Amino acid sequence: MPTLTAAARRERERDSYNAYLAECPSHNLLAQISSKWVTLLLAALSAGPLRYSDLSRAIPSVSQKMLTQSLRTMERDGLVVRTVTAAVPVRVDYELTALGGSLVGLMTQVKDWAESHMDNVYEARREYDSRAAAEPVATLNKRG
Amino acid sequence: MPTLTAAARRERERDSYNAYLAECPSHNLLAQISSKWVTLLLAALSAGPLRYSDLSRAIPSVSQKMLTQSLRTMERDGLVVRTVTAAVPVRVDYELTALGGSLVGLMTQVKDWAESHMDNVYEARREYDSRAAAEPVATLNKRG
DNA sequence: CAGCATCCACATTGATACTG
DNA sequence: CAGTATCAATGTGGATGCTG
Repeated sequence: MPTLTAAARRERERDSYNAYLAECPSHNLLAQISSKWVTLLLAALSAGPLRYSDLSRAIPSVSQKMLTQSLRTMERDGLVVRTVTAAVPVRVDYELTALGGSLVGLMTQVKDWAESHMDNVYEARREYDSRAAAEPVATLNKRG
Repeated sequence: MPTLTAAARRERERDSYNAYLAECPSHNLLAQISSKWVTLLLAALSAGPLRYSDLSRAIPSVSQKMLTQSLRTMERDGLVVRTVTAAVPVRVDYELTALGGSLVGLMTQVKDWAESHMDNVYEARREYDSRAAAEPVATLNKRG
């Protein structure tokens, strides 16, 4: 019976590891800010509050669905505040919280790192790709 | 004919914006490190070189597919080096490069931020959720 | 204006089976 | 041991149409 047990044990290991991952704060944060739209929204709002339509115009590539959805999660996570002004056409403003502001600060760090190291990455890619193209025979891969 | 033109213009705006985004270094990097597996692999390798099977055991939740795939991209981007030792059962080691090491450093920054601010996020969520639960009538949402 | 609901296309990932 | 190849499930995001 050990055959089955081994598989079962692996599965349990995975589950617990996944559970652990789900709780990891830094991992959560990373997932959070790494969303394309969250990043862009934080950047757009860093200059000051904006209306829904302003954001829509500031980031032309976002669909209302993702715009709304992203703003909701950000609001829920305390990164932005949503202010509704009851008028004839309703007016909704979004503004960074202090927490959101500090996240922008972190993203700036990331940005700086990226800009100072991206050359290395690009060159590494070029090298890797040229090596791959010049590959002797190898195990008969795609390009065969 | 302006009706069509407006839509077309929006589309073009999006395309160019998307093209811009695709080139943005910090955005690329963010996408890179925010991959679940890349993060975990960097962390696992930060202590020193490991073999393929070691990594597999260190991160029980990863499938060979994603393990290999992630390692390949990381290798291509110059974050790790792959060393094959021709023996009877082949031996392959993975090791962080200097570039990979500095990325680990960045991730540490992110981790620190996350750990020091995650409480705020969690509390914001609790508040938001309780407010949502106490919602007066609203526009007849899910929980209706 | 600001948003929600629905349907759908596509990319990402996981499970499985096989190989040098 | 260290992968490759393939298929199926899943989720994420986009387009569209409608509302207060």
